Amino acid sequence: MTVSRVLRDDPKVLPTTAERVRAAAAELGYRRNEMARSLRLGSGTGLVGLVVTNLANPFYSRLALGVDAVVGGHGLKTVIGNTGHDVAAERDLVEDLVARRVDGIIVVPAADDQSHLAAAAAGGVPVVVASRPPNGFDADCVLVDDHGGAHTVTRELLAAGHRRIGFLGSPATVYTGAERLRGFTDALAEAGVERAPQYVRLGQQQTAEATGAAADLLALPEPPTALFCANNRNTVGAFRAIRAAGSGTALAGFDDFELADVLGLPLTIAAYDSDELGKEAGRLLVSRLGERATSADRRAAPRRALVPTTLVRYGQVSSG
Amino acid sequence: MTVSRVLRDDPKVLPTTAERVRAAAAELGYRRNEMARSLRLGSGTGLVGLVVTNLANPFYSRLALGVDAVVGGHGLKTVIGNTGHDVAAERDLVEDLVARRVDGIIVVPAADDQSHLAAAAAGGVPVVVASRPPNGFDADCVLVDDHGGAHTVTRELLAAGHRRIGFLGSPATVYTGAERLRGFTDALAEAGVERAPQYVRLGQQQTAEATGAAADLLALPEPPTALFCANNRNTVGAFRAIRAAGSGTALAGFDDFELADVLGLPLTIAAYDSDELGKEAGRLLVSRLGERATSADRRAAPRRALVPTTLVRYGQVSSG
DNA sequence: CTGTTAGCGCGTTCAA
DNA sequence: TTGAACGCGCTAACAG
Repeated sequence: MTVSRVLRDDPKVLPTTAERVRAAAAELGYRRNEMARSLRLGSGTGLVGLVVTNLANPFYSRLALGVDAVVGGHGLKTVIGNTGHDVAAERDLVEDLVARRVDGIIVVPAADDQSHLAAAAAGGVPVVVASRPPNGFDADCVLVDDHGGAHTVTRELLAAGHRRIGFLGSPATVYTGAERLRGFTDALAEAGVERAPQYVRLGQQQTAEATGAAADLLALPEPPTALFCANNRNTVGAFRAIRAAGSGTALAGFDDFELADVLGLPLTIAAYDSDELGKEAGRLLVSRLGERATSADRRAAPRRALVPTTLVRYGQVSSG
Repeated sequence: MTVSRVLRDDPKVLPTTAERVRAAAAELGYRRNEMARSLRLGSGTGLVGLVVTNLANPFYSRLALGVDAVVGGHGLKTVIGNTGHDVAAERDLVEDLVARRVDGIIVVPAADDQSHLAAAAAGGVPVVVASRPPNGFDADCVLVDDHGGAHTVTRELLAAGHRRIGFLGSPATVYTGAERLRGFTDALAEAGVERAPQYVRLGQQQTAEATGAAADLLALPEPPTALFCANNRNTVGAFRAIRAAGSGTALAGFDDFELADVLGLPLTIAAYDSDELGKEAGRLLVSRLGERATSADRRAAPRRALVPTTLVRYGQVSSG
């Protein structure tokens, strides 16, 4: 039909006819089927898949906004999937996105098993891994400076005189958690301080669990004079424990959060911009899509981006 | 081809052949194209569009999870779009979703102009409006008990003896803001208290602006002894102002938020579950899709769901 | 049980 | 400038 030309702004059509078509389309509420269009064109669907573990966490929703802002600027739309930390859900989600012929996928893997991502990447779908490195296959990825941030914050505590420092973090199997623990440990080692195993608690994911773990540390015969929390769930939980104990324990953490400044406690935070993390992931993906469009030669080497952390001080670190 | 039957689990195929097909598919990483499939079948795309104003707000991300949980249980996937309170963006987003042939749309309108929603609904796409009522057309919708929640909280303040109560809220053009102001005003009227115009500040959307507005009220010759904030942005902002002024002003608000319990201030909140709001919206949409599938007779009357609020007390309301 | 025909809505190519 | 034919990947209906 001629309508196809009109809706595609093909100049080879009489203005008179074009106007008549537009009028009729408006009258009937006609819209061309973008799905059929992409099918015929062989071009992508204009869809980008984004898979995260927990959208309710502002960290991930801001990441999603960052992704959407960048890919949206390139005429792409974002399909968000939530896994709830469930690997099986993540696998289904990724396979479904591939079956829907998304142009690319950005994913924050829920666990070490990334075989479905490897399969998708092998199938020719551009994959960008965010917040953790790809495991078992090559892909672009964007990471936070987990080690550096934890290292800097820990040095801050050491400089304030603390020697007995507790650590609350994610399970060791989570990349970010492991890296932050490594940064913490390295800083201690550089200061000649030994890491005491009884001061390290890993695995608590919710604030309630974190409160319990922190309370345990504070109840030790020789309690830590400061706590370093590897994520904001633990920081909030530890805050409650310190407050309940009425102790003067100093607090430091990873990930900023609202109202951190009014807790009435010395608090040092390694903050970073999750929006920027998403934007960078989007940029990597868009760039990859671009090179795919131009030349079909062997793909460039995987790129790796690093999002820096900033040191934020609320109150002052009391000396221990 | 026979592969079509195999991948669709059509029993009319030899197990031998089926297995051979599956093996080849696995080898080649073949996946059937779901887009082409839905095109041929004429059935929907299995996609649900969700349009919100600000995904970075945990309120909306939880709403999104609620929607996804419900529609996901029915084999549907959620495409999330963010408008940033921009009506033009909302219009583009909705039109694009319609062009992509989503099976239905759930939207939190950014403003009163919902003509694009009316167009979509008229075009036969099921629309569910969340958090605000539809304007200018008929559609299912799910609302929060804005009036009731504000009314209850205000009565709480009145019962504690407060008579000079300030109000910080959204612009009057936002439905939720208007309803909450109405609940506030009605409660005052029932107690025989006159609403003082100088105690009402509308329009501040960010915490910083809210802090300024609250500071203004506290600086009045006869300052309010309590503040009612119609959303959590204003509550957080007002908290900072009260804290800075060192006044004993009581605080009450709409929307719960993390750390509300540790602010060291009497705080009463009308809380509600935005996850449930999303779930209910999802249920309305799924139900609408179901009836569309069964009979094509004239559509049922628009349904309207109401999500209740719960009163939460942090600390105690000091008497004024 | 398997292959063939036809067509979902669109765009490209080639004639008219 | 417009229309007819063909095919994108898939499947319902009918052969074989």
